[in-house]
Amino acid sequence: MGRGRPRKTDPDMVLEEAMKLFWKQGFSGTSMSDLVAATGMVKPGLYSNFGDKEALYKLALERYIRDFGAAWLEELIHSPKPVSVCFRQFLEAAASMLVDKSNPEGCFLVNCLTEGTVQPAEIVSLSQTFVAKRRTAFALRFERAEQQGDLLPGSDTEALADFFSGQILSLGVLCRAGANITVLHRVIDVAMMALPPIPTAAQG
Amino acid sequence: MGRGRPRKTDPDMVLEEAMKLFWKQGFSGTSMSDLVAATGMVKPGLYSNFGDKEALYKLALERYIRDFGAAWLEELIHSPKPVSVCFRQFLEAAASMLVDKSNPEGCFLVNCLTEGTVQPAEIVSLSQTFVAKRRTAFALRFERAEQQGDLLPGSDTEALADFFSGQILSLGVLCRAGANITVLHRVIDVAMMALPPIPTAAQG
DNA sequence: ATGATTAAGTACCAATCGGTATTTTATTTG
DNA sequence: CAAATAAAATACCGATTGGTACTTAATCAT
Repeated sequence: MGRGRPRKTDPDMVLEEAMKLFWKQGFSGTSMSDLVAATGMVKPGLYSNFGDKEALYKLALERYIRDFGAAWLEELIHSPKPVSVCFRQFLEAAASMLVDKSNPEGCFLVNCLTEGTVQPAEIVSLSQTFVAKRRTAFALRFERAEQQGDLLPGSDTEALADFFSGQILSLGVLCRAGANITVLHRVIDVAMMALPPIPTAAQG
Repeated sequence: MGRGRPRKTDPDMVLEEAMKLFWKQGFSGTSMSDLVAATGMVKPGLYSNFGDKEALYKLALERYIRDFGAAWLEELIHSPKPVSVCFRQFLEAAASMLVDKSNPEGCFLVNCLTEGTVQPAEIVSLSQTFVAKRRTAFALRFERAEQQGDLLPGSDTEALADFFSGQILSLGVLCRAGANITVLHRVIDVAMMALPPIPTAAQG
């Protein structure tokens, strides 16, 4: 296939490893030398394949959002299940991913949001944009639920969207605070009180 | 008073400024030169007054916990007000602090938890310890409420403690995600559904 | 005034930072 | 086999990192 010297390392694997390292250590906490050691790709290789450190970080975050965020969102939006079931499953899927030992602890997106003014501004706005997009998707789902009689009458769909947006972010922090899956499940149980069952047609 | 050359800068003020810079930029994102520029204290002065960078960071975090965490906790624990009022006030006090423009955006504690494995291990455990202590205080408060008939019978006090522990952490992340005080208030409104009003003596 | 004391200020250290120019090595094509 | 190609590998760049030795300046006690 390719004409020159064959690659020692697959760039896709390199990006995967880079993502995990940034996820674990943050932007300013991860040096190019760290990335060389973790990926097995030599430094000029990283630059020729991905650009500079900032570009690589951005690619890593985009990959994270694609792999761990966007897919579930599609399902939540279009699922015919009751809205309370949808959100419970959404939160529980997030929880089990966050404590999965094959990934770094916590949520890369949360880390990006909290790392501070040092990291590239584009990263912060990329993170904020995704959080906002997810929140909007939540709001649309709640509006649909309201129209379908799947939500307690008088519910504030915007407030619910904000709440669940915060709820999923909180799981990522709790995880780094030392919470295990049991704790996360308890948190989700309480959070679901925000979506109480619909009273059926008046009784007695 | 002191015998030698008078200080140019009050070490307490220096620590205050250092805290705000670490709060804004994180540990690995803040260099000693940044600290010199922000505090006005010359570099050898920082070392002789506070020790190395790690020691200064630890002092900054302890100060943050003392000033922005521990005091409110005492009040929540001993307040005679209804438990739902206590927690609403607690969350709202946190929210207004988090968006206060005279402080860096977000929560220093959350930032410490999410910065990653690069920062000193002692900092992570210090943060985790405080979060655990706060959670325990919440649990005790809920137990007291239960004994006083101030909580819905059958409530899981441990789960409620975990939930509110996560809730206050989520405010810090939401803040960095771009949420304003209005959004935070909406989140709190929904979160308070976890503490529904106690039904008074059976009617009809 | 003269030491003693204490902090400010300057200059510097080796190590590491992000980033690049250049050379070497392995492959495909002719 | 030789030219062309493309990636690996080495070596290096100036700047910045955390940290320190040393000098200068300003105060108090004698």
